[in-house]
Amino acid sequence: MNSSITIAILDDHPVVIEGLRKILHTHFQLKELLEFHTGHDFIEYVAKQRNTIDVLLLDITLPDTNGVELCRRIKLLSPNTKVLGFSNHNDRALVMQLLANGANGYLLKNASASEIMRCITDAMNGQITFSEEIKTIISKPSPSDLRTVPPLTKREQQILKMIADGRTSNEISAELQVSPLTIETHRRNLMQKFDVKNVASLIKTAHQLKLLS
Amino acid sequence: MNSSITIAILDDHPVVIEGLRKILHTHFQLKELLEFHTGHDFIEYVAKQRNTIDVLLLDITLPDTNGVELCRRIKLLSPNTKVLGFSNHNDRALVMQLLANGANGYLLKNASASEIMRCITDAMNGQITFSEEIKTIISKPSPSDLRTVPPLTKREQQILKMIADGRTSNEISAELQVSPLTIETHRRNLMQKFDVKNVASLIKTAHQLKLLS
DNA sequence: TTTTTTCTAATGGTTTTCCAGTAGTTTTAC
DNA sequence: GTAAAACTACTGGAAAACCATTAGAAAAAA
Repeated sequence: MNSSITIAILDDHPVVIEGLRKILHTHFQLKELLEFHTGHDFIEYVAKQRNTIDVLLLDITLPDTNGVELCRRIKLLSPNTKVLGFSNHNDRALVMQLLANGANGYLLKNASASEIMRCITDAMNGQITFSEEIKTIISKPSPSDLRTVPPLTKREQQILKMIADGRTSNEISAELQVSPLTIETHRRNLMQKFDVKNVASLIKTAHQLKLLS
Repeated sequence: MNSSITIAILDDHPVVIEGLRKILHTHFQLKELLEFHTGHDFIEYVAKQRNTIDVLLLDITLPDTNGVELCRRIKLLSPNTKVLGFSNHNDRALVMQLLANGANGYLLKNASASEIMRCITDAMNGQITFSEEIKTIISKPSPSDLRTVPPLTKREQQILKMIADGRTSNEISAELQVSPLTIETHRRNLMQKFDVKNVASLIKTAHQLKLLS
């Protein structure tokens, strides 16, 4: 199918690595299949051996690094390496961010073997490529996409957590020894920052942005 | 190591299944290795073939079902099957919920091959078992853990999502073509089931139990 | 030290949620 | 075909959230 290529996997899940190894070996003629478990390991390797890897399957949630930032650094060091995000998050904003940082595509971990093969081939041909489920997600533009994560003050973070715990403004004000009106103001400021119109979506959004446990 | 056993995998990630297959086949003497991709498929099978599966590796986030509720139903149908949660979520509450609903243990997907083997062996021996990372998480106790997951009706799930999207009862009622009062009732029933007293904690709890995206 | 940000607080009103209980109709399960 | 569950809808009232705007004091950053 292809001339011999070099693929790298960066993932901290032994099961996933094992599964990918099987799939890649049976469907591609591999020159080499490299495995890394931490962002640090990979950066170290690629800093020495630049542009030797054709395709990288990059897990986004790694123990030591944030995948988006990692992607940016990888592309700086080794621009010819095609980087494919490979993760469970079907979050439009995340995909966009990754692309903005140089990624060549994005696959969900529930992708089938044939999808994985197709994406790798696409990437080798210089295309930006996605697994099926991601295609549908990114095709419908959502308004609240380019919303940067609003920086919250400490007080706001504190109150956000208390709201999420189901406490009312009055209860919170009693606990923090301030006026209920103050809490109301914080609450409204929070909703403004997140561009939502009630607590329900406030809590949901905060959760999605990993601001709550 | 063991006498011949039957293991089932319920997961919608081809890569994970492939990886598990490899690991399990090389380390266990398997009578059979069954694979399922949806909760529905598995329930259908286990309703006919009860207690024939020794160990089930159960992914918690499946396309069609919520894993905790699924676990409960599986244990009702086939109590001798050891159910091991197998997921990415290192959330204490989720693990507790799963145990409260009959699970025999919980593994993170980043578990090593040896950890997976140990957990399966433990479970076969009747022990409750966890992968290393989970052990540390569950060792620090937190209150309000052992609530059983309330089974939600389809309508309730639908309305829960709409509430989380920030829609008011009036907006929801308009969209679903029912009386606002009906939505209020659903809303109250939801809060009762989750034992919370306002939407903020409703959404938070639902999120923790993986009932929302 | 000056400027900016954060935290605090208020007015005054509208909308929505929250609470408790009841009950008819429709759908699902045995 | 009957029983159970789910969905629907109501009354009526209290509590809380939501809206828009302004502004002084404290803390942090320039």
